[in-house]
Amino acid sequence: MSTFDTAGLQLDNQLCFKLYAASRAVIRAYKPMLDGLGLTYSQYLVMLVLWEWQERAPEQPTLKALGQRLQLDSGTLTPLLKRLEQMGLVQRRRAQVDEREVHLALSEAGRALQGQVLPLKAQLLCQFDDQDLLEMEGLRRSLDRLLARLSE
Amino acid sequence: MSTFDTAGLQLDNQLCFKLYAASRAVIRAYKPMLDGLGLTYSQYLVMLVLWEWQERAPEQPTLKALGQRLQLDSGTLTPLLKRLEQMGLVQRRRAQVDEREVHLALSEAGRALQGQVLPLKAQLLCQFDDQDLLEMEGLRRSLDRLLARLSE
DNA sequence: AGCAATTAAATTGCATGCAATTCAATTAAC
DNA sequence: GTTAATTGAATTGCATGCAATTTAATTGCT
Repeated sequence: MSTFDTAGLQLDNQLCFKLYAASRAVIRAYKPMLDGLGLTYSQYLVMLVLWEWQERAPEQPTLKALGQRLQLDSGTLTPLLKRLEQMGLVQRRRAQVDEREVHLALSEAGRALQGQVLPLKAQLLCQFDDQDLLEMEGLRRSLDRLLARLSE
Repeated sequence: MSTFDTAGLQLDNQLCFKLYAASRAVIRAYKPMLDGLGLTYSQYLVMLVLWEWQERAPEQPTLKALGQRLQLDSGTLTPLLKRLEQMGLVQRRRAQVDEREVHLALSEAGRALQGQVLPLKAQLLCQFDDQDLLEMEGLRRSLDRLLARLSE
C-alpha cells in the first residue's frame, strides 16, 4: 500500500473507462454493417430516431426534438443532417409557423433504407448466443438506471 | 404490428445507443473535475495509465503500449501526447535501442498532478449512495464481459 | 552485405462532440 | 407598440477517433 490509496485510480477499476471502451467497441462491431448502409454510427442513430418517429408521431421532429432524444446539440446535428440531406435520405425544412424551427422528414430513399437494416442486424446478432443476449439485456437495463441517475 | 418487426430497431431497445449515451453522460459528469485539472477526458485516461504504469512497471510505456491499453491508435495519441508535453506533464523520447519507439515519461508536474485527483474524485462520488455504487460495480463487471466477448 | 517485409509513429483527411458565439425569429414586458 | 429577453439553428474553434497513407527504423531472408 502506498502513501495514499491508488486503487481508486486504476484504469481497470474505472467505470468511466469501461463505458468509453465498450461504447467504442460496439461502434466498431457495427462498422461492417454500417459500411454496407453507407452510414456513420451517429447518422445511423439519427435514422433510427426518424424511422421510429414516423411510426409513432403524426408530426416530423424538429432538430431540437431530435437533439433531446439523442442528447446532441445543433453544433453536432446541423452538419450531420446536412450530410444526410446531401445523401438524399432526409429533407430539412423551416417550419411555416415558427421559422426558427427546422423540421426533419424522411425521403423515399430514407424510408426504404429501413428495410435493409433488419436483416443486416440479424446477421450482426448471429455471433451471440442466448446467454450473451440475456447478459446484454441486463446491461441495457443497468445503463438505463445509470442514465436516469446521472440526468437528475 | 407492422409488416415487419421494428421493435428491434427502437432506439430505447438499442444497447449500442445506451452505451453511447451513458459513456457521454459519464464524461459530462467528469467535466467539472477535469476542468479543475486542466485535462480533457482522453488526456485524463492517458494520465491514469501513466500513473499506474509508473507504480507497476520498471520501464516507461511506449506509445504503442499505451495505445493497446486504451485501444487508441497513433492517429489519436500522437497529437494528444504532444499537447500533454506542451502542458509540461509528459516527456516523449525516442528509444535509443529502437528509434522507432517513443517512450513516455511523467514529468515532475505530471506526477504531482496525481495527488490532486483522489480528493476531487471522492467529491465526484459523493453524489452517489451505496446502492448506486453497488449498481455501478455490477455494471463495470458486466461491461468487462461484453468487452471480452467483443474482442474475441 | 543487400534487399524485401515488417513495424512504430507521424501525417492527412473526414466526421463527430461540444463549448461559445452569432443570427434570426418569436415572446414577454412595459 | 416598442424594446428586451428568450429561443432554435447555425457557425466557429478545438480536441478527439479512426481509416489510410507515408516515413523511418529494424528484421528477415538469402
